[in-house]
Amino acid sequence: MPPDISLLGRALLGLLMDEPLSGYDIRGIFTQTPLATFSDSPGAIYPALARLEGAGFIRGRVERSAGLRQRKVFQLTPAGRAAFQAWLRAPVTRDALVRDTEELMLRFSFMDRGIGKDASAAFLRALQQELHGYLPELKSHLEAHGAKMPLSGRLALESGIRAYDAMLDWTKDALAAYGTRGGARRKT
Amino acid sequence: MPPDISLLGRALLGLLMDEPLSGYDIRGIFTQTPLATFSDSPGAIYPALARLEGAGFIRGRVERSAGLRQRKVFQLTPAGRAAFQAWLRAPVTRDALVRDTEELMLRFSFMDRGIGKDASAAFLRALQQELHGYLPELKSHLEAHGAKMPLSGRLALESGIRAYDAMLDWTKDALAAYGTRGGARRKT
DNA sequence: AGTATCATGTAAGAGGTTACATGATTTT
DNA sequence: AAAATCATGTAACCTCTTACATGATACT
Repeated sequence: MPPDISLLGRALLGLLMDEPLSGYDIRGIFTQTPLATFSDSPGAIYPALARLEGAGFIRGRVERSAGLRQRKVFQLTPAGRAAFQAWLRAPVTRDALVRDTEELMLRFSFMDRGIGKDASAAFLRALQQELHGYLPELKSHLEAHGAKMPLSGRLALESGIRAYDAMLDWTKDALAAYGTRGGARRKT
Repeated sequence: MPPDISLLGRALLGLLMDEPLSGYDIRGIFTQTPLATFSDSPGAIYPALARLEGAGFIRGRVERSAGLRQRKVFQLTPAGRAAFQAWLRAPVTRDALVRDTEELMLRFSFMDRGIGKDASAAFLRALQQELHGYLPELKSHLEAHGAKMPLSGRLALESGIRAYDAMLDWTKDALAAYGTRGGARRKT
């Protein structure tokens, strides 16, 4: 069974948490903001909206008010909000860290609004932990095999390591931004 | 027209530049090395190999020598090598930087072997240039809209910026590793 | 004889890509 | 009247995912 909502679908739900939007609005967001990692092609967005509506996660209604052509504006249903929040609460896995960093960051970006700051801070701590597990593996792979790799291969691996290192640094500063509070253990 | 070879297909060609490999070998590489960003599922790898063979980029022959079951070992054809090198030589675009950093890094990782160190250094300079164009845009977006974004959204954007910053730093060190030589302009 | 390992493949389904089609309204 | 902009959608195609099927050899 594939995940019942694609990453694009998640992004749409996240955007709709803030405010009702039409497909055209969303295309605009995908062309004009750093969410440009998503394609603004109508062939992706409109079918994705239709799927989410079919699943009962969003509901669209046609608007005629403004002078132009009819817009179909979508808003989140309670079921959609629940599904979105469940996704936000999913654990941080090694697999996601290796294969889908983008998913992790997308989740985090919606987290404050979706499930609150304590959950965001908890996510950052979980991410830190996974990084502490994965980074040494990458580094020891580099040490073990770096010498026999071609220069560009070794450098590419180093670039990956640096990216994860930068992410680890970022989690520290990000946690600081949430303050020390937020569900951490505190013995004694 | 979609690109006639998928990213997985490119990775396969890159691996086959070094040495002939079977599908099973490749699965092993994808499970045991940092190339784990690729799925080790046979449902992806075997059809991809078959497509590459159908296009004339690789040629497989069945090996019986070793005791076990027959292995089908693939090696690059001249056409495959040419197509792979053409990919390596493609320009560094903003679009790839925003949407497919992984493609850029995969390309770079094979570049020394594929088209030589001077081309690798030229790639790094081109990447630097794109980063110099893109990073200020990201940063000014953060300055312009950061204040009204939720904390986790702003932090997620900062994480993206830091990742690109780390990449820019990396290009400098990587270029240094190639020495100052390598096709750079040199007036006077 | 049974199980683990080596090894290759196929089938169904989902979601993206590119390209095309279309329609209403405002501006020139 | 033509062109630009706003706005929604469909069709063909491709590749990946998950799950299943299978077969040969080595080890116990």
